[in-house]
Amino acid sequence: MKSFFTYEEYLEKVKTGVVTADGHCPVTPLLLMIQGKWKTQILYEFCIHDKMRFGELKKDLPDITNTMLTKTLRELEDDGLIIREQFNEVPPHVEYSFSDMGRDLMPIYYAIMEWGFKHEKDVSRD
Amino acid sequence: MKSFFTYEEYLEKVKTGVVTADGHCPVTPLLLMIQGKWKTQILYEFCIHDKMRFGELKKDLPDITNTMLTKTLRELEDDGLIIREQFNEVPPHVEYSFSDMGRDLMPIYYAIMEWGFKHEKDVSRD
DNA sequence: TAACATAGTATCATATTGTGTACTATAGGA
DNA sequence: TCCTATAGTACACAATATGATACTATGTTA
Repeated sequence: MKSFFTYEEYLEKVKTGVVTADGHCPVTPLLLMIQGKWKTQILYEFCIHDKMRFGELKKDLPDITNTMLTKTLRELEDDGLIIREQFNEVPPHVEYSFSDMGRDLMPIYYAIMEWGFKHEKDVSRD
Repeated sequence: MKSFFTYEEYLEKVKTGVVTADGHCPVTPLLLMIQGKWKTQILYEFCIHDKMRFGELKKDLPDITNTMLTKTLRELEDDGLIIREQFNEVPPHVEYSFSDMGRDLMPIYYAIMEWGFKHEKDVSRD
């Protein structure tokens, strides 16, 4: 993955006001998208599996309700992170998968995992 | 930053059940820590500034209330991401800064920024 | 004595999220 | 005709997160 800016360049832009914390922040939009009880768990499923059906997701996340699974999938779709494909066969079914934009989240998950493994011992939450 | 596992190794562990999505997930604990309206905005401040006082944070985040600033700082402190140092001078003041664990979030922010810059045009949220 | 600067608390109200339960729609097969 | 499998929807309620407003505590300086 090629970066458009180095981190140092980015900080320079912040200091000089070209990128402001309250203006076009490159961090906030995504963090809004992945906010919510089930968002990251569902996205994580797409890191592991290529395509997932509604029922498969329910099986992997046994505690999620229909309501929340539907709502979360719709939001992820509206934000452009996943794609919904409907197959009008018998019985009809639906397949969800990462969009290109969603797949680009994987380096972020990877960075989070590195952090997670490094600080496993120090973390009180689970 | 050196990684303990490659992403491929990690996926292998998931497949073989050594790391399970519902067991010790290396992603979820952190995502719980940075969940909430103000968390990432405050952590972002510590990416840019070494030490911050209560009042300085309030000035940079004009819309945050005392209640939420206090609550969020306490949670970040309890989770071990930031450190609170109290100075009993006149007038007494307090300095907040990243812990080592908190500073290690910067590569994650960097990964998110890369995503943000790459998909700036495709993102409807702001 | 009262005002200033620091960093908060306390209390209640509102807004946002999440849950539980029951229900819908489709078409083929027993 | 009713059961199966798919993938949901509808609606009321509960829980959690956030906001608004006013107040506290400390020692120094005017």
